[in-house]
Amino acid sequence: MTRTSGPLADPWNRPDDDIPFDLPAHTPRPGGIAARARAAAVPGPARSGAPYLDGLNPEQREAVEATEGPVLVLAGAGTGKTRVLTTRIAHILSLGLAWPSQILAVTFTNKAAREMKERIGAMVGEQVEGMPWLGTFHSIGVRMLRRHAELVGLKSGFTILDTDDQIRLLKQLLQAEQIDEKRWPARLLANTIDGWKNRGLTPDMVSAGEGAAFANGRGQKLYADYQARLKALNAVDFGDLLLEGIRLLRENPDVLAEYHKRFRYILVDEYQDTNVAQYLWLRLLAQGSKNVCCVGDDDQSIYGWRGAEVDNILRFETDFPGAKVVRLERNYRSTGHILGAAAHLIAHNEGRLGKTLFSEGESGEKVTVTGAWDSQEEARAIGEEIEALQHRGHSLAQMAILVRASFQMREFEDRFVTMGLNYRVIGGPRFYERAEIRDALAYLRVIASPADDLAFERIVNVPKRGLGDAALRQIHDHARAVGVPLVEAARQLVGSEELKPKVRLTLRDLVASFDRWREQMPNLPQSQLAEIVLDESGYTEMWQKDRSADAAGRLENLKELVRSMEPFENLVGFLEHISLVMDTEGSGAGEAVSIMTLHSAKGLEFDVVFLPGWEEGLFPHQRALDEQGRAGLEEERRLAYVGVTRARRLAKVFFASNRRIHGSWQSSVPSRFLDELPEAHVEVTESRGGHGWGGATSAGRYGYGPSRFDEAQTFGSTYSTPGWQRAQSHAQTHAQAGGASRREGQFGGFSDGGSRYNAGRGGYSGGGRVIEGQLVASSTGGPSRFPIGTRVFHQKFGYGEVVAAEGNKLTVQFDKAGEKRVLDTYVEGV
DNA sequence: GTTAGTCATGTTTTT
DNA sequence: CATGACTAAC
Repeated sequence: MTRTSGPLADPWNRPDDDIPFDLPAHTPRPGGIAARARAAAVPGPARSGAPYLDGLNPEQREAVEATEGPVLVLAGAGTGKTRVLTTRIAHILSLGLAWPSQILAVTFTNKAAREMKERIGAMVGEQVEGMPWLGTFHSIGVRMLRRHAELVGLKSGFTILDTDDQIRLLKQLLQAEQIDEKRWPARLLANTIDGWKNRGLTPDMVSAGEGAAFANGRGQKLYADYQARLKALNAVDFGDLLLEGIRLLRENPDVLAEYHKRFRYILVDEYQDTNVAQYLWLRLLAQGSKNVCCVGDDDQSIYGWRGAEVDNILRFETDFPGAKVVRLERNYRSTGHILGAAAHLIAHNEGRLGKTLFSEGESGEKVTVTGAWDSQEEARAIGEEIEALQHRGHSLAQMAILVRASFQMREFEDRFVTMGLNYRVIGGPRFYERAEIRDALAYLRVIASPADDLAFERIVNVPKRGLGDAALRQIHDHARAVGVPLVEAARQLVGSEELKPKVRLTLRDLVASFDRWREQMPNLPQSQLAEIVLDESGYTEMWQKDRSADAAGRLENLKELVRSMEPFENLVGFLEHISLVMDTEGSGAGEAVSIMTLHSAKGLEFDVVFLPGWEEGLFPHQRALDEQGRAGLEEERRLAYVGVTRARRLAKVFFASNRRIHGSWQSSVPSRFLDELPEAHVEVTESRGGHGWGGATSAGRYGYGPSRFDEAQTFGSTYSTPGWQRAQSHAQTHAQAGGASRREGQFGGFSDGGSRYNAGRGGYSGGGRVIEGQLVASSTGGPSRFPIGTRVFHQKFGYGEVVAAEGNKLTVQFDKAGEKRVLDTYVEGV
């Protein structure tokens, strides 16, 4: 895995950077002061000689030039939102209105921060390096907290727990409280607490009713206990980065005043994604200069489940009196048909500020809707379209498949591997979340901060060294009795007679090893230290001995981890970096189709976008509907809108009539969103091979007229015949009796009369109709790199032996995964 | 304490 | 179906 941006280039990686608080970090540009005076006097249109302003449309320019006072930029999809943000910063800098270090620019994701930095750099050059306050809410939160840690009861070297640590900690608390973990899972508690934190609630602020929601009224106490434990561990979780930041600013007026003085301009990207805590934090800071500019699109708010409040953006004008609102509605990305389809779709939402996107480009091709018999056929159809487009000269890199849920990805991966189509999964399992990486990091954490109990616990017995529950409990008890961290407790126990001889010996070795590694820390580059640690601890060996299919991949990941440590100044710096930047920009190498979730596609664009899985229950997702009701539906619709608007030239929607969920086949109904696409911009096409969608909907689907997707002739399939439909209604009664429950009237009150979706729900679930994928790979000729009998390794399937080769396509008998056909570029010889 | 079974269980999105 | 949690035997 290659990282796209060298961490060295990123000032965020310097945990102890000490940019003077009161002085600009660099010398002023000549003319800066004069420009400043001029700007103060003449706030009107910028003078010529500002090349970065050229090419902005009037609205964009207005947003850029309205530097003073609160500004809300409502930027529809593809209207140049990022451009406005970055140009605005360049503008402020170029007028000398502020030093780079006086601008606070917050984004939501690391990727967005990186991108913004790059683009600003392209405009203003190295001045961007003087912008330490450009980053995500979280990274900026850490930066502030590190400075003033003691004011909120932390020590500056506090550790940041990720979800995994968080849950393990909560598990301990639940056990201590003797709460049944089956009934009240730690995960649920973690979510609950996160929810509170997202809303800016400290334990004492949680209302009695809400606090009672978990474990018969013990939620609030658990939350308080949890916070106490965090403090004791000198640790914070993600939510605390903001919550403690708010507390810091509220309780320390002098600190707040300092930041007010510092931040002359505040810019916020993706404002629609902010939660209450972020809003409060922002508002505190913005009270100083009042020059706050928020950019967002209420139609692209898709993180409500994570606490984002669309209300923040809807309420902006009341929150920041005198705010100027600029609408960007001129779309530069998509064709007319795509835009028209998206606009009509999103118009079904009620709670929105309302924007009308328009473009001056050509109308292009209509959005297509294609039905497939099942998800495999859907994958095959998309694969074929991709190949066809490729032959017509489209680049794979300009195509993307955007799915609702990550389980959908597998079907495509399987299919593409068989086809020999290059693909890239974006945002899949995170590098730093893999067990082996977390284990390795735990070792390093213990070395860097011996008080990191969670890390210690994680690896005391990994690899297995005979220090099991019993031994750990002893260490725990001792630690609690004496009031020291686990490692220290272990050290003391080793000196005593309390442990069993065998245990004592092993533990002594372990403690000694940690001491030794810690001594080496200052003398060795951290990557070398990591290698030594992994080696001497037996961790590497553990995986080398492991014969399971993914062991080799894990070792490879460990190597990659060591490699990725190199650019950092020291171990602490590296650990700091990874606790926040948990993303891995995929290996950008090579032409490949991107596969990703709709969520991770936000902010991206592609020539061609495939949108599979538009079925009721999947998209809109049943859970969103069940748990959030209409708000959930609207968020799902926004997600659909985000999906469609990612496309520049072609948007292709798919749905399957049958999908495998939890291993068994279930029939599905086309998504209501399909009916919400306007006919004028949409073309219904037939899936190749004639296995059209089976018409699981039909009579009875009337809400505002028959569904367009009832038209038999568009599919020319036998499944629309009266006979089939009768069979359908039979099957349906069956399905409902069989417990395929879908609550009646759950959309009651929804103006579209969603109940019609219940009517046509087909119940056909015979598993026999699986259409097996035919292997129609076209050989590229030439002798294979891997003769028959060669042992090979494949990232996904593990080790295996080549049993047949045909051009670049191999048939491999994998040790674990069985026989698969793969492209030779996906395997390596061993 | 470890391991290899079985069993059940749960499945969205993620800074 | 796949992963994880728990149980029973080494």
